[in-house]
Amino acid sequence: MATDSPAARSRRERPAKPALTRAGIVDAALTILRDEGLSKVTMRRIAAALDTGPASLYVYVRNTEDLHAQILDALLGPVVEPATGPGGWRDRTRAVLVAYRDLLFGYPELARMALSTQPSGPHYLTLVDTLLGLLVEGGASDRAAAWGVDVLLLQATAIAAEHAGRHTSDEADPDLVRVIAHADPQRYPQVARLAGELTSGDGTSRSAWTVDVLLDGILARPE
Amino acid sequence: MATDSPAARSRRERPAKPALTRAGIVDAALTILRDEGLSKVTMRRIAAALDTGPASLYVYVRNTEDLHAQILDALLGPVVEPATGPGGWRDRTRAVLVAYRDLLFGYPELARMALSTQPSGPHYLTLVDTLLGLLVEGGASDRAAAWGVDVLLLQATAIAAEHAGRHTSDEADPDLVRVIAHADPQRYPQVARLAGELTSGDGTSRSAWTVDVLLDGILARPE
DNA sequence: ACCTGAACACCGTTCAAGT
DNA sequence: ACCTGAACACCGTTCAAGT
Repeated sequence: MATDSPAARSRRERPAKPALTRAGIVDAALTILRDEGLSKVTMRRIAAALDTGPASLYVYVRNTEDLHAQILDALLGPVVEPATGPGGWRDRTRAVLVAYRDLLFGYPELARMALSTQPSGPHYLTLVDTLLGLLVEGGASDRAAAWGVDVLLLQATAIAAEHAGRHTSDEADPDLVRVIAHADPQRYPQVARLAGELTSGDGTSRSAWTVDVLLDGILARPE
Repeated sequence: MATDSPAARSRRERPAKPALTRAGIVDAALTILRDEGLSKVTMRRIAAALDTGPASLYVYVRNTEDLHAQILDALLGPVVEPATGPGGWRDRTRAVLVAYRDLLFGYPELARMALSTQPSGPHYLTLVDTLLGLLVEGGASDRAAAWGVDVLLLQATAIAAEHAGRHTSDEADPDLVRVIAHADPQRYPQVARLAGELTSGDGTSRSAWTVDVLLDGILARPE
């Protein structure tokens, strides 16, 4: 029996073929991101998932950078939720930054992208607005709050970006640990002496240490 | 006259054909980096410059990541020079960090790379050793010096990485400035109120501000 | 051991031609 | 206006075959 039209067959095999819209494209991209990582979120791969050719996407998306920016902002929604939770401004600030960092840890390749493409979507603006409010509540000057939010977000993004290619563990890079452990005490006296401290601590305690360094420094700035 | 062997002709046309060694490959890569940017530093492009095929490079270089790490360390040599200059520890620390940041500003794509591939070459170790010495001289605890060096270098690297794709100017991203200027005061009250501060300052003054925030924070950490 | 041609399995983007 | 096939100009890496 050859009564099936190609369209009917396609409908049965892909019952939920997403619409070819900007939102549909971002949705398809998010699915591929979750399943296969950012390196597979390519124009050609998305087009294949949407059952079309790569050229079709350019009606809705300017280029790959534009697409990646859309993806990040779509994921950024829940990050500000801890800001309305319990605790003082400092605890809530820490919680928002941890949520942001944890999101990027889940998609470390997005963190690298966020460094090269300045985010400016609605969810990102909400995140900036929330952190500004928290720093001002904590007593920061307007300038310290404005510049400080930048530094705090950059630090969190960079830490996540660092873990993009590497090990999934929370420990220090084993390659670096080896190099530090074998550093020549003549050439690198401080590295040799402080080898233990240099590789001490897990990601969580170092992150917490860094956030406290930054918050104290920001609040201490004179107007 | 067809007395020229291909080898003789090639010798005349490319009198300084670099040797096919690890160092020769890195040299060729550095030339392409300076002239055409990191995106053109590809296995195929380097192979062409060395008058061979891409497969030949794999005798000396494990993969692209390995090659990029070699390139960065080769550039890192002069960065520590300000450490032996005049001034107190804080001035010299600032000068080393500025030299490191300026190098990466010149090759911002290398900064992005340094985030995904932890550097561990001899010049990088010298840089770490130097900064450790300076922080200890400034009175930091062993732990604060060790963890602090990491944060200082990460911050400088991230700032440089941010400027990779974007504008070459020292000002804020014009796209972001526009978005902030038009932010809805109902949805984003803090962003609207602090729009001026958010986009104030050039890269240099923000960097200096950030380094001071970090140095003060690092020195203030309890043991 | 070192070097290479050719192939494999991909990319982003453009554009003329269709609907 | 939207969509597409086909092409252009590339990638990294592998591998069998040569020297």
